[in-house]
Amino acid sequence: MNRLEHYKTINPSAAKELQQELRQQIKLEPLPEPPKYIAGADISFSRGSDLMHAAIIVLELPDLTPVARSLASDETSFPYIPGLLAFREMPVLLKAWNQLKLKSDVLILDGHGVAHPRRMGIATHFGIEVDHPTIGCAKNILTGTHGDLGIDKGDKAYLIDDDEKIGIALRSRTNVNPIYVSPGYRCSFKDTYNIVMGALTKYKLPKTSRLAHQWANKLRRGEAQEGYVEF
DNA sequence: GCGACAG
DNA sequence: ATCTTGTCGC
Repeated sequence: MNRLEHYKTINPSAAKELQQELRQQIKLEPLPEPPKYIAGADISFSRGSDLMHAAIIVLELPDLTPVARSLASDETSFPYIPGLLAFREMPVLLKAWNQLKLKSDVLILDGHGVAHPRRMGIATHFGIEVDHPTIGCAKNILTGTHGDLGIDKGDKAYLIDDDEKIGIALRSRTNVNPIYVSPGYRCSFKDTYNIVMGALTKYKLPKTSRLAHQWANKLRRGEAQEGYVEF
């Protein structure tokens, strides 16, 4: 049984053990060079359905111009359990990733990176799985606390858990609640902040997340087809 | 035991 | 995440 199939049959208890093992492989280092391409990944599904729809969209820097997309659908067999999101969404994400021809320099996923009870959020887990730089971008905190941060776009406060820096509460838009970003794999905190800042436009979420969300929804509603396309 | 809890 | 319309505030 390969690793992907393992994720579909694993139980919550074993999933936690696997996270503790994979934790040893976490590497948070600066990107080798300034990124030219960044990508965003997101999932969409209908209430009560196990059919998951994934979208990965690639943008070119510094203008954030869309250059490619990969859409894929797949059945999930793992329920949503806080802390074990990767086991539910990884299979369909890997399917979309594998058919992606133009791999970006870094991938931003919806959810956390190391800002996780065992430092193994979906962005970290996915990064280790495909050995590619990743960043986690979440709308809510899973674990950790942070102090006050200014109200202006770009203001930040570190997310702390058990006296450890695990992420950044980031004001992505003036006067709007912060988003929570954290390194996933092979990416530093500084790169995480700079890359997400560079992906922000006039909205709360980075353009990568917004477009991936839109395309995943189009796929779910039958307004787009599975497959890889370059613009 | 109680409350918290990515998507 | 998804189900859903209008509405309050910067």
